[in-house]
Amino acid sequence: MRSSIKLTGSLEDYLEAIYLLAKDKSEVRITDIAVFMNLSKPSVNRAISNLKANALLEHERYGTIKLTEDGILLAKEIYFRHETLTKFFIENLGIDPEIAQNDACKIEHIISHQTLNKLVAYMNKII
Amino acid sequence: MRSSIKLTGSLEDYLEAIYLLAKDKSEVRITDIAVFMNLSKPSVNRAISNLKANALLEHERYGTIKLTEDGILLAKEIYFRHETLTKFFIENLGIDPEIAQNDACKIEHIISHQTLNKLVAYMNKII
DNA sequence: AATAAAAGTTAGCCTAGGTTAACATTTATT
DNA sequence: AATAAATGTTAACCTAGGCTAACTTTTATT
Repeated sequence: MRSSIKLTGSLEDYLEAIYLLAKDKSEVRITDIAVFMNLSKPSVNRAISNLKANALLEHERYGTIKLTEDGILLAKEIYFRHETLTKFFIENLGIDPEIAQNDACKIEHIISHQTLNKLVAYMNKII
Repeated sequence: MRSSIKLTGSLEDYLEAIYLLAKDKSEVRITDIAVFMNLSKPSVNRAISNLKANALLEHERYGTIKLTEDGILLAKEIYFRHETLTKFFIENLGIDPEIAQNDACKIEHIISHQTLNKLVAYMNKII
C-alpha cells in the first residue's frame, strides 16, 4: 500500500469533504466544497491543486472534481477515524452529537494509528 | 474567573512547558524552554512576548521568566487535560506511554470542555 | 446571439509559527 | 580588567492556510 502520503489536517478535511459530497452528488465542484466547508472558493481552489499534486484527485481547469483510487482510500481512512471517534464520544461518553462531531473532526487528524486501533478494540470489548 | 483567554495550541504548549520547568528549576530561562521543547530561541522569544502580552507571565529583557497567577491557573488546566488524556490512553486503552504522551500533547489543545469532563466522569465510573 | 449570472482562477494580503544569521548583553573565566 | 562563552534579541525569510478584489471562463436566460 502506498498510503504513506502524509497530508496536513486541513487537506485531510478537504479530502473528507469531497468524499462525502461525492456520495450524494455525481459531480463535485469547487463551489460545492466551499459551501459545505464554509470557506472561500480561492481557498478551496488552492487545496484542490495541492491534492491533485498528490495524485488524490483529478481536476481540469473549470471542471469537476473526482477522487482517484488513492484519494478514495485515504478519504475512507480519514472518515473511519471520524466515525470511530464520534461513536465513542456519543455512545460511551454521552457527548452531545454536535460537540462530538466537532471534536472528532479535529482529533481525527492528529490521533495516532495505535491509539485509534486500540480505541476500536476497546469499544468492541466494552459493548 | 477570567480564564476566558483563548490561546493557540502552540502557546498552550509553551505555557505548559514553562509550568513544568518551573516545578524543578527556580528560574526559567528562554534557553531552558528552547532545549526542553526542542525549538529555536527566537521562536521561544516571540512566544514569550505573546504570553506576556496576555498577562500570563512576567519577563524583563535578558531576564528570567515567571508565570503570573493567571498563567499558573491556565497552565494547570492545560496540564490537567494532558494528564487526563494520558491516563485514559495508558490505563484504559493500553497505549504505549510514549505514544500516549504524544497523542495527549496534541489532543489537549483541541478537545472541548464537555468531552474532557465526560471523559473524567467516565474514567471514574469504570474504575 | 447577446447579455447576465454563476463558477473558477489569479494576485496579493494577512496571521501564526517555525527557521537562520547577525548582533547585543550578560555572565564566567583567565 | 579583559576576553571568552553563554544567553537573549532582532531582522528577515519560509510555509501553510485563511481572506478579498479583480478577472476569466462557462453556463443560463432573455
